[in-house]
Amino acid sequence: DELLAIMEWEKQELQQQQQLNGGDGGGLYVKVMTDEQMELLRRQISAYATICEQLVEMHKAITAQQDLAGMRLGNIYCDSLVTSAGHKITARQRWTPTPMQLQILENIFDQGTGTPSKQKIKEITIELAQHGQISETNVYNWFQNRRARSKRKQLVGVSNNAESEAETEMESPKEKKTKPESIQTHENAAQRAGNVYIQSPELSAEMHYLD
Amino acid sequence: DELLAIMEWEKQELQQQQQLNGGDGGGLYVKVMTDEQMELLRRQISAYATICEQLVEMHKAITAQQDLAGMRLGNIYCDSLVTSAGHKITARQRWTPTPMQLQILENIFDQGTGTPSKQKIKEITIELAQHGQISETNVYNWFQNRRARSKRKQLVGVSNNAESEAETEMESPKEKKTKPESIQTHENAAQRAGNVYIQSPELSAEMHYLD
DNA sequence: CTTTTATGAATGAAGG
DNA sequence: CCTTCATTCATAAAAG
Repeated sequence: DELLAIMEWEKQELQQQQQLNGGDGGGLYVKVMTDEQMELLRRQISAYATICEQLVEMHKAITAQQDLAGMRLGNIYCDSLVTSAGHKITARQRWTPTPMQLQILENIFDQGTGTPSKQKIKEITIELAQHGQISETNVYNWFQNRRARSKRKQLVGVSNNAESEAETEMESPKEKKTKPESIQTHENAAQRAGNVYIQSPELSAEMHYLD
Repeated sequence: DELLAIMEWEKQELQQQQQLNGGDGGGLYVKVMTDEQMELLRRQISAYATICEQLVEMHKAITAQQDLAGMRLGNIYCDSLVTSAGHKITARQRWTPTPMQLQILENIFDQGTGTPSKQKIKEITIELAQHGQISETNVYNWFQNRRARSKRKQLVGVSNNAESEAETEMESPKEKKTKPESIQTHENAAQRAGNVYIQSPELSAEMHYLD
């Protein structure tokens, strides 16, 4: 199957990608990729975008059919925060940015205008509110933390630049992390890569009636 | 429509990505990325994977509903494959203290000097570095976690009595009788959907007819 | 090999 | 702003 092959390839790419992130040989500021690796990455992401697009189209088509049949299911949505008994059910106590919110925030942050500025916070909050629950405090805190941690990261990078293990190259795609023997290779402190847990409340909302 | 919004965001992602890859000057053999760019990349890829997965789930559920209503769309339906082990996206490696390092850390911790203190962290790191790979961040995190978990253990000891009910958990932010084990295990399914996995077989199967 | 547990790391929020 | 805490996620290690 052609698509299956594509997906397999994507998995490989992802793992490779992680090795790049993970194999931080100490405190370097930069990662180095070959053109070929870059090209693979680009194609991988394009593939994902295409798949997402197709899936969305598919979904829309299907819901349209349901509409025609008068079987629209969207109304069954019910807020998961409240049960019929009236007491709270599992809800996140703390705000978690949705992927879209995060993207927007990062964009703003990268624009260098490191000025949170009371008024700007308000605007940003309004914009982000279109993509999920959020408050001005959340935005404010996010910028505070983002800056502080960005700064700290750089300082850490400086401190241990001298030591350097043999660069963790990634030539053998076949030999993957699943090998227990490779434990020794991850001696390098590699806490650089951030946790990624993406939540899509937008999608979750769509899917609530599925539970 | 929420899905439309998602797609917009995805396009943004792609454009950014191409900016990163972008300036293919032609002669260079390597590209250089900052850690931050790397992190962004990672997030984008994970986000794509998650969205794909969620879209597939959504589609599967909808198709199932249609089945129930006798409206099955024939060729669209794909028997859900036996969930072959989904591959995780995140493959970050993490530091593991050597027995020697652990011993030293525990000793310092038991000395009651609960204040890690920036300078002290440095010293400790230097000392521990003689017994294995380590960074200041590792030491910092270790003390943070050690303290937090030591604290939590004590609180758990107190709450032997009112254990029977499982519903009144989230109400008292102050008292925090947190039963660490049980809380996160009974989270609802929607939240677990935030985990980032690639389930390629399903995706491929569902996508088959789109070609 | 699969499931469970222990724990390193990430991060939203609060305090100063 | 910077530091600290609490909570949560993800994974190495242990248990089955």
